[in-house]
Amino acid sequence: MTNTRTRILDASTELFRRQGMSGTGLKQIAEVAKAPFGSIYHFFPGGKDDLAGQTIRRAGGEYRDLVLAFFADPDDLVASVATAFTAAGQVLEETEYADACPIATVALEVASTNETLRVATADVFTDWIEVGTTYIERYQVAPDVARRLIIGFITSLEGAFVLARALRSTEPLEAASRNVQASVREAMETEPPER
Amino acid sequence: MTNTRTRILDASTELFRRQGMSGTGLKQIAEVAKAPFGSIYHFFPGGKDDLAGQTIRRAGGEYRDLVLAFFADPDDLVASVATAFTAAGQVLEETEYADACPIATVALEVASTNETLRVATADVFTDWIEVGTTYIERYQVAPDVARRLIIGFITSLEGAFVLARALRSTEPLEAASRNVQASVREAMETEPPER
DNA sequence: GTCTATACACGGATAGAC
DNA sequence: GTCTATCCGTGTATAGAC
Repeated sequence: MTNTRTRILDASTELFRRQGMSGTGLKQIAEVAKAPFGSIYHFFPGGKDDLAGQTIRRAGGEYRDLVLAFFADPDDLVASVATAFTAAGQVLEETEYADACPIATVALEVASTNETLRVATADVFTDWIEVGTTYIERYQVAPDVARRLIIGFITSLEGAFVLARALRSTEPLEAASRNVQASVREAMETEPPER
Repeated sequence: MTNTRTRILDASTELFRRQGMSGTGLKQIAEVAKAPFGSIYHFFPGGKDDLAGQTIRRAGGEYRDLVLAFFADPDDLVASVATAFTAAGQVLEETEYADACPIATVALEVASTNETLRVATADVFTDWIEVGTTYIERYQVAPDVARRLIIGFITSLEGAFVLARALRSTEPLEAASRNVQASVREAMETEPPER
């Protein structure tokens, strides 16, 4: 049995991912975590926002490792992209379209309502972009192009999750995958004119 | 002064877009709408879910018209895409990154928690895709390619909104725009091999 | 059709026994 | 450090006067 603090974070991560933050009560988190209600305030004295901030940062870090693992060996970037999207689709199908990005729902909820939590989500995305850029550079891509490609990859994945979860279909993931692949191919050949 | 029912829907649309559905109370909606609380149940007897369903469908229809207007004259598809993303970025900057897609936050919130509302969001996205496909076809694109391109466009836009709102930057919109443009260019030349 | 008052459950938060 | 009881505000929903 893991410790109480970890179980609470596991529970909040899962519930935030499926229901969002304002749709999830602290009592429900305690219940799912099999932890006494008071433990939440013992480990997270700042209450719900405190817990949410740590949930965002921890889940964000783990999800980054999960996704960027597909770019581990710098062989064929187009193939890496395709594999990443296919894997994401498989997870969605296996979890009845519940397990997509763990912070996207919360990110949209807090973007205009809670500045400290908005910054927490921004820090996560910034981290993904910065670390992701170094990964893409290893495929022999210039830094600014690598940055643009990883941002395009993340945005495509996030957007595809929105449509896929609503439609209960992996078709958006396939279309998004194609977009990113095309962008990579184009960048690999020669940079197209600025628009 | 518009009628009460319309003001209520206007208020719920704006609040859902910025705070999500579970983060918005009916009392707050009545307040913003300058409507008596009881009017909500007068016009939406099914309560919050009733109001949410109608909010999703109305806002979804309006936003479709707003976005697809950029594909009105079938000239240069790449240019149309670029203009659409640029315009979306301007709206974000003008509204302090609040006015993005009016249904995305709600879509993620209800995807795994409320089946009837999930279907409402799915109906909206399906409508965007179907109508959008007919728009893209007018650029001399085969139906299946047109469908893939409009899905790729919508997913890129939605994903870029997630990152842009969190980061308070339009950089994700630019990267997403490039992805879609590359995909369009590639489709216009000759179809690349299946992946 | 407009508006107020209120019932009842659930939300976050806290106190304090053990 | 664990766990329960409880406070108080807010949330949804309803009743009913006007």
